[in-house]
Amino acid sequence: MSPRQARRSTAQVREAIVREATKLFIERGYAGASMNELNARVGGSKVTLYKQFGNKKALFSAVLDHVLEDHMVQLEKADFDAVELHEGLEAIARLTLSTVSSPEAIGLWRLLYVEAPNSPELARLFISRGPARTFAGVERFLAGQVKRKALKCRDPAAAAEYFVGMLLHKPMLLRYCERIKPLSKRRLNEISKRVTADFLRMCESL
Amino acid sequence: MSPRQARRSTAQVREAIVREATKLFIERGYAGASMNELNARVGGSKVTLYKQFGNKKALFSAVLDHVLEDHMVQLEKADFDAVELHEGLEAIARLTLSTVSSPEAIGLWRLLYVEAPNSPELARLFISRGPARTFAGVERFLAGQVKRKALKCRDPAAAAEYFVGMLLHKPMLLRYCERIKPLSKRRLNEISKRVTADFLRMCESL
DNA sequence: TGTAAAGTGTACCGGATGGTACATAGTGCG
DNA sequence: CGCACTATGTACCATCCGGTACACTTTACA
Repeated sequence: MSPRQARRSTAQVREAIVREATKLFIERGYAGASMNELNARVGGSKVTLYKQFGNKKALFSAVLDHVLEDHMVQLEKADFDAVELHEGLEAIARLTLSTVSSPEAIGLWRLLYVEAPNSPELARLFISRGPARTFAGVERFLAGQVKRKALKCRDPAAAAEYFVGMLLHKPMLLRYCERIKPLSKRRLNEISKRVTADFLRMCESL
Repeated sequence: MSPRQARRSTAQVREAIVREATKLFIERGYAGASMNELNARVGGSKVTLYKQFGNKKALFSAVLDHVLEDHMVQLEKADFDAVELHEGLEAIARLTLSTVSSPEAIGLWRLLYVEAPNSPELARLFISRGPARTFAGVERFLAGQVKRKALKCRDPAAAAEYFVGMLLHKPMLLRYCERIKPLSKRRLNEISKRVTADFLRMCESL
């Protein structure tokens, strides 16, 4: 009948909602995530929830906007150009593989796969903010190394595509479909090292 | 009040249900597919539906069993060992890429991505019946070519993994997340040709 | 201090969902 | 034929869904 809890500011509420909604969407998928349960987890009133976001779809979009932001930043701010070829590429591999293996990323991919047919614009946003930047980053790095004659490679764009494919395809398959624990740092390092070495050896002929 | 339609045999009914359920699940995902709508599409009685499959989850599993069967058969029955290296690998590439691009495959992957967290056993089944066989097939082919000295390659398993990654990673990304029309045969051929050629050139150094 | 805006709590809506009861009608087999 | 089986049609259940109405309370700010 009467509000028993202390009030939270609008910003606090919004943040709490987005945070909890992210977890819930990732846990249950879009259709499986119930606004009632979200409200129960966030606390407060369902009215607030709807005042802030309007409806479920808008909330989903807000979640996407929020989560996408953080992930690629470190990849782009890192100054890989300054370092040596092998070491730099290996670092990129580690970063990419670890990003893609994170629970958040997995949840997002899963979400996108589900929602893409209904919301192509969200899917396009996701690709351009995520994977496309990965490809571009690798290509930029490789092109830089070619320019400084550390690498011979006629087509850095294709090479980048191949590298990412060699690195991610199977691990993503296993990690996303099987219910496997996150890659240990040890294993992650191993894979990155192996693929980088193999790729560079192979790349000479490309 | 009274049954107006002609009766169908149990087998016919089961088949019709599975067929329609497959389409519906692919269209709408697991949660989005409604048993009521399925019943409406199949015709007949909801009671029959539940008599045959028990509940929604069991029906889903039946659908999976049924659809998985057809896809890999042609890959395995093809006798790639008999043909020349470049030509054979290119054929495998075409077949794999086209399989993976088919609407059915896409629907299944999407489905699996969604259901994997709730049903790890389904996910494991899917992987072992699908992608794992692709990897194994490529590896077998490469190993055969190594044995007949048509190819130098120290680690056919790794090479197979790399080849599939190079071939599928980006196309699948685009095709699954964006809402893109199926690859034209022309484009499909192009990609297969390019990747196969690049891979073989690179593979010499592996 | 007063007023507008926003958070809280609760009760509720229409509708869709997965699943069932029950009565009816064809079918296969002895 | 007669009997067991099973598909059909329909009506229905409890539950949960996304979303809203309403009354109340706390804050921000003029």
